[in-house]
Amino acid sequence: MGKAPANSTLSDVAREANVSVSTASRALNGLAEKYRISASTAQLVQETADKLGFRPSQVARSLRLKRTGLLGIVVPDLANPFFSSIARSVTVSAEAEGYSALLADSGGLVDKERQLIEQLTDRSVEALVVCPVGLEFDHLEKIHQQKVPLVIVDRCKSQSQMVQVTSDHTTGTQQAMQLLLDNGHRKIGVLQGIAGTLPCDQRLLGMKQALADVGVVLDPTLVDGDQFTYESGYRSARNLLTNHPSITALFAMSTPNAFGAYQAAIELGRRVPEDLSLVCFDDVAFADFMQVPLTTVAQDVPELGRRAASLVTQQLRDGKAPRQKMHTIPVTLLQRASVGKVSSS
Amino acid sequence: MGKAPANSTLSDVAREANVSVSTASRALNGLAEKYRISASTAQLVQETADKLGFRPSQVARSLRLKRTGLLGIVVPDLANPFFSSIARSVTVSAEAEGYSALLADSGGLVDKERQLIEQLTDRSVEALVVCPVGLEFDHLEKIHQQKVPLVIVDRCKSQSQMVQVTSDHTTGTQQAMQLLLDNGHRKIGVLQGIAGTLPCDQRLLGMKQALADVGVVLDPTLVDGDQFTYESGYRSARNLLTNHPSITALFAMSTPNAFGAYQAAIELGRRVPEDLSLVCFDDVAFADFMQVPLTTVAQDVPELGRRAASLVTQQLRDGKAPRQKMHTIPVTLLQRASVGKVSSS
DNA sequence: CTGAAAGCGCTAACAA
DNA sequence: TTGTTAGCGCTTTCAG
Repeated sequence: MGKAPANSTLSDVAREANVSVSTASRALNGLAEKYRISASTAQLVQETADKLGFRPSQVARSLRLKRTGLLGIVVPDLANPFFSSIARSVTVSAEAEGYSALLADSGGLVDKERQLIEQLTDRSVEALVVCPVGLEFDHLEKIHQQKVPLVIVDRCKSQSQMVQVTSDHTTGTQQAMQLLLDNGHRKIGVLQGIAGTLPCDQRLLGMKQALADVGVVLDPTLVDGDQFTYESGYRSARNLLTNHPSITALFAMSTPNAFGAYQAAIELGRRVPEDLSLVCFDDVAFADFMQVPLTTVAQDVPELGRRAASLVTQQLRDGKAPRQKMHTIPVTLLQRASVGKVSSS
Repeated sequence: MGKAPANSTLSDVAREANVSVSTASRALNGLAEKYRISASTAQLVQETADKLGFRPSQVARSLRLKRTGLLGIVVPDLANPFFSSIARSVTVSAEAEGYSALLADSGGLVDKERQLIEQLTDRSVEALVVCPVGLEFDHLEKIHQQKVPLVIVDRCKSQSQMVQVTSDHTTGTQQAMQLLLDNGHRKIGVLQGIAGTLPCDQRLLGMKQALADVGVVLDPTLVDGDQFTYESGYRSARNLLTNHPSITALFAMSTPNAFGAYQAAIELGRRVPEDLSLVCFDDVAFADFMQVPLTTVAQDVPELGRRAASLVTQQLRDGKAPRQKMHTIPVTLLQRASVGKVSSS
């Protein structure tokens, strides 16, 4: 006892057991049968390995086998529950398949994202799951062409052959709009996240369609915001409510956006839902305990993660990309208290 | 265009540039000066490397240099904002120091944790940050003795020479208790997390001390719960409130615990804070928008992460453990609306 | 049934 | 100023 067991190598084991490294390797890799190694030798090797606390170097193994057992994950913000939940799903199921997860946080910066992905591929990850910033995809298309299994989550690219999974933004938004329309709302402000990303675009699209059905065209000046953050929500809500006091409802594209909007509404003396209705895309934890429980279009975050995970592990096993490229996960309209009828006054 | 550039190796570059691999290696590693490689050769090598899209194999590099540039992180639940926030801090600053983060989720299982740590060391991580399950530390002490830089976060081990960082649970709890005592509360129930973990123990201790100061001894039957989850909070609150109806305040050890308690209180017809006060350790996001904004002992989660990150990167640079082993991060009592005076009826 | 030897891609003595 | 060579620790032909 007491000595820190200096990591012993396979050749240490071999020497100690008086066998060759090849025999040691085979015995320890369960190939005793196949190579008809005598039971006694096999056991001797095993025992000396245990005695020396031998742990094979995965680095050496990776080099030799050209298999690292590494999976790369990139998200824009690990502190955001949406992304950490996805990261978790992928990490856990990668783990279950014998892979380890290399995780990187791009901070929402495309350049950083590009750089991180490069680093990950330099480390020979066998597959990648990325929640991209969502405005540029060249680097991702490149990975895809290099035949590295890749799954894009959330901010997808339309018209691409990459494997992607995201929520059904269009339908979800249409449901939310229908609810607002049914409650008499016609002048609806939009607090958008990063314009140009697919979730943003599709939600805007869903909105336009729902509005068109009742003969309303979406006024572009009613759309504001540029981030999925609290601050962006707060700012754009203030803008909209100030410049267009007749707005009766706000559609927020993220939970933080919605909270920012709520704060702005309070400051401007608007009660929710009496004076202003509020709906938000992406559910909020413990919504029932809110002052005004938010009506939301809840994304099935666990399912997004599971799907991404299963798509990537499947590719790892099969070695080929799945038939279906775009995977759209259903969302659910959760009616709570933040939507009210438009006052007939 | 069009061809997938089959990963070229250093010897490919060397051959293409008509130099030896060593020259190529040196030129590409910025050692041209040192080895007095002619500017023309150096440039030629660089150009051919670019032309071939050469990317050095980090696996081979790791094996040769015995430096992987890998940092391991283990948390019990990445979907929990507390841990994902810490994971983020560590990941980002590891990244800034040129390291990549291998992240693993133990699911709160000690055996899994043990196994994951083994996997990570097999991959030759150069340092480890772990948020342990917190009940067993043998495997962590072993790592520590093997001189692998290791930082424990949150559920620390008392009386250990390992480098650890956690909140000031005792003082925080005392502050919370003082507030409750000042409001006339004497019969206070505790919804605890995983009993036996340092956060739990120290909070209980802080509570005992605060109570002792006013001549009250903590009734052990007023302590219930076994997880930091919503369900545990709900269950134990129901138990306590049912078996001890005269309880006037509840101290929850986590945000989910607190929400569970709140739900239980509502179901049992107790209004917060009129009929029941509620304090919780660990802050809740957007607390101001809650029905009853929770009074909390807010942990400085970003600082926990930053400290862990800086402790680990520092060890990576210095090669030796810091003088100070236990790092205690101050907490802040945030008085909101969930604590009221005990009714004199 | 077991061993010798090549080699994964890279770096760093040691030579020239 | 550049090249030759050994070797990091492992697996796997190929030879007995």
